[in-house]
Amino acid sequence: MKLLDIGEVAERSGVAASALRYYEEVGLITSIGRRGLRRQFGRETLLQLSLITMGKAAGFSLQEIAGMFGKDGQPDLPRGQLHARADALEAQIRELTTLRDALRHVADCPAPSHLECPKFQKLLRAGTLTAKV
Amino acid sequence: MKLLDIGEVAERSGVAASALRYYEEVGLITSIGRRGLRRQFGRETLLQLSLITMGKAAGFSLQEIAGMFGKDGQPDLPRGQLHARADALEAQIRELTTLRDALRHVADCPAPSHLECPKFQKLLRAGTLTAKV
DNA sequence: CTGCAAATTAAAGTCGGCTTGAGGTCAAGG
DNA sequence: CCTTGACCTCAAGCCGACTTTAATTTGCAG
Repeated sequence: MKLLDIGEVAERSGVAASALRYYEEVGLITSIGRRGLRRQFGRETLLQLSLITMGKAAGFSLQEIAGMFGKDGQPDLPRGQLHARADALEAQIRELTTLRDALRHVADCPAPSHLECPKFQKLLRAGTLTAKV
Repeated sequence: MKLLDIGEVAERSGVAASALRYYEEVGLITSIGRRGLRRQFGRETLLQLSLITMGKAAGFSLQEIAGMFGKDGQPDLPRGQLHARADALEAQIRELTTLRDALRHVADCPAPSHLECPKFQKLLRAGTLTAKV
C-alpha cells in the first residue's frame, strides 16, 4: 500500500497540514509511520477525512466524530446511539431543506417583507420549526 | 401587536437571553422598544430566530445569515448570491444524507473495518465526496 | 412603600478548532 | 558535500459565538 505524506494528503483532501497534525493530536486520524521526520499516511486516511469533513459540516464536534467512526473505522458508540444520531441528522436534513426553500423564496418573491408573506410563513411552518412562534 | 420581553422570547425560541442581546448587538435582530430598561420584541422576532437557528445548523455564520434574511426580512444580497447559497445548501443536504447512511451502515454492518467494506465505500462515493480518494 | 425577580450594562472569560511563528531536522537532487 | 524545500515541534495567538460576572435598575405583587 502506497503511503502518502502529509502534503499530499492535505492537497487531496483539502484539509490543511496543520489541521491534519491537529487531528492526529486529538486522536482522530493516525499516521502509519515516518520517513525521516515526516508523517506517512495510508490511503484510508483520505476516506476518513471525507467523513470528518462531512461530520463537521453537519455540526458535529471532532469528539463526536471520533466516537462515530473511530480512528480505525470502528465506532466507539453503541448501535442505539449511532441510530439516534442518524435520526437527528435526518431531522436536520429536513430543516436544511426548509431553509433552502426559504432562501429561494426570498430570492424570488418580490414582497416587501417576507416575514409577513403568507407563502413564506407556510414554508417555515412546513419545516420542523424550532420555536413556538 | 403584543410585545414580548426578552425572557419570553428566550423561552419560546430556546435561545438564551444573553445570546439574544448578542444578536441584537451584531445587528441580527432588533428590539422594538423598551419598557423601562427592558427590551421589547415583536412576534416576528420568533420567526427570525427560527431562521437564524436553522442557518446556524447549516453552518452559516451570523454575518452570512444577516445577509440572507436581513433584520427586517429583506435580504442584503443579490438574487444570484441567494440562489448560489440555496444550491450550496442543496449540495450539503446531499452530503448529510450520505453521512446519515454511513452512520446507519456502521451501526448495522458487522464488518471489522468499515473503511474496507465495499458497501461502505460505495456509499461514500455515492455522496458528493469531498476528497480525491 | 417594600421587596424581589427579572432585567440592564460593560468587560472579561471560555471553548473549539485551528493557524502562526520561531527555530530545528531531514532526504533527495545537483 | 551542500543546498533547498518540505516537513518537524512547541507555544502562543486568533476567531466566532457566546457566557459569566459584578454592579446596578426597574416593574410589579403584596
